[in-house]
Amino acid sequence: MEDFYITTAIPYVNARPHIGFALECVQADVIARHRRISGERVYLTTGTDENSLKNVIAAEKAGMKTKDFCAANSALFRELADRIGLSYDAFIETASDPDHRKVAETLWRACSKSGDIYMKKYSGLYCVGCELFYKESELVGGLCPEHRTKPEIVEEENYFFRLSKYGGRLLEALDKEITIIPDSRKSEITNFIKEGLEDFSISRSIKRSRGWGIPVPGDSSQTIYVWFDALGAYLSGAGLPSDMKKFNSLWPADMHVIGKGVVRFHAIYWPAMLMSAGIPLPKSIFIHGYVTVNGQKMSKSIGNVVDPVQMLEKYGMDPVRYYLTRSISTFQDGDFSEKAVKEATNSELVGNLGNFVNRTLTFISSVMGGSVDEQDLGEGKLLLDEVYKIVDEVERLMRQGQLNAAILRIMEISSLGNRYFQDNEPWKLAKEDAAAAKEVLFVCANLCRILGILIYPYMPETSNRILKYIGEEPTRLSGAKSLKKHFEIAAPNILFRKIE
RNA sequence: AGCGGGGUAGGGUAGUCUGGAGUGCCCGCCGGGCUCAUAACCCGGAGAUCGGUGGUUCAAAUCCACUCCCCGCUACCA
Repeated sequence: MEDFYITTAIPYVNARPHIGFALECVQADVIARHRRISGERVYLTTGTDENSLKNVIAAEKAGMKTKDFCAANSALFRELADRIGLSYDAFIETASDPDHRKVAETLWRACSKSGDIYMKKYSGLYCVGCELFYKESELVGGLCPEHRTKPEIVEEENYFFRLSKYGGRLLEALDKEITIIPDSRKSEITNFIKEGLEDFSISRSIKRSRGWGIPVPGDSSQTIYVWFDALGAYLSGAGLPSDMKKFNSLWPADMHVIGKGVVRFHAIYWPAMLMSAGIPLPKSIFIHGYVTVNGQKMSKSIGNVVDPVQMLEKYGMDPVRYYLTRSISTFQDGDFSEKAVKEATNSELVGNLGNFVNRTLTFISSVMGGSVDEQDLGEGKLLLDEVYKIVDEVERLMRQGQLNAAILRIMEISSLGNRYFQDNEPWKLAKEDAAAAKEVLFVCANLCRILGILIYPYMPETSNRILKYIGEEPTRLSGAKSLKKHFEIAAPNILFRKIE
């Protein structure tokens, strides 16, 4: 059996999770579940990024110890992952996971051994009040945005990673080893590399990091820069270093699912670090867009931050998962609004999918005596052939990561079913031509079964319910194109409730 | 400023690489049908100078040039 190792990014925990991470969870999970029902052995890692100075500051503001603050917020991310149905196998909290700390140290030592880590003086604009370095672009009128004071130029010695050495090898790797999904992002990355890479700082003084984070091996006056340690979570999630058997079967990762804002770290820094450490490179990087809210960028100052857990409570897991994959384009930015969630749920889940399944199963249970058997197929055969083509098309789209296009195609099956049901009027046939009515319902029951299988990655709860109603065994994608010959059906409950 | 992405009916998208009647999908709107089904489903319709200008071509949403608007990244910041 083939292993498929997939990761989400690990968000940092200075605030509550927002709808953007929910999108990432759903996308990664749809891919993971699709692979699972394709017969692959899937392993999914997620977690939280905690060793950041920003967390120290946020904790201070909240009047908490950094450690407690991270643990509390991390629990919120875990809650979101659970509630949205993310089927993860490992959840790495970078501040408290002992394996993770070892991985960060190992990675450091390996890069150091390759001669890629060296000390360099760095000078920057430092605000004494914040105890932070600022970039010129972050200042407001040349002043610290927080304290309204002029920052001073301060010099500090840090460790640097010799990124400049890896430009050529990175370009080669992006050409041969690492698939960037979607393809359009690849040119963005290669252009950046071609412009020339500079070495980057991978440590902070203890003073600047306020003692939070993982100490540099062999130099307790410095802390490992958060990115250098965070990316290692993909390794620790796979079992490094405590379970090498697992690690060797999982690594290299098959796919990192990330947001467009962190492309550089994943597509440039990370592969370079791995090359330096002599570790194989991830096979693909899947890059999604950002979620806007009512057309606006999410921001605390606008006050439009959407709490995904609240949305899940209000609308349910599957409708939220459906909306995030159906209405938000997979690779571009997309908009979230409750109005749109409501419309998509009512017209597509209730009106199209839910209604088709319901009218079919209800009809079989109330008019056909609760069962239907294989029939000689006339026109129904044509419909099934058309649907089988869609099944193939969906599989092709899923393999390409076109999650949005695939769910649209899946929903077409339900539309076709509704039209077929309507055109053939089995409620009339039942009185005039029992065999013809049986054929129609036999076809529709099989369409329900195909739908139940195909929607599994997107809406696992609904999928399980449909398959249970029709007495189908656990989901296997390979069974989607064969007919189930006999159905025993009890009166079903409706799949989706209308949102008023 | 540089690099990248986007601008297609009221909203959202596909189509652009490999030009060929504005062709499709989802929602919304208007009209009709049907009644098995959650006022659901089915059919029909209105609605677009395909951001703008200029060019190549028998033919441009699609190719080329210029231009306007939106978004992201620009490195020690997740």
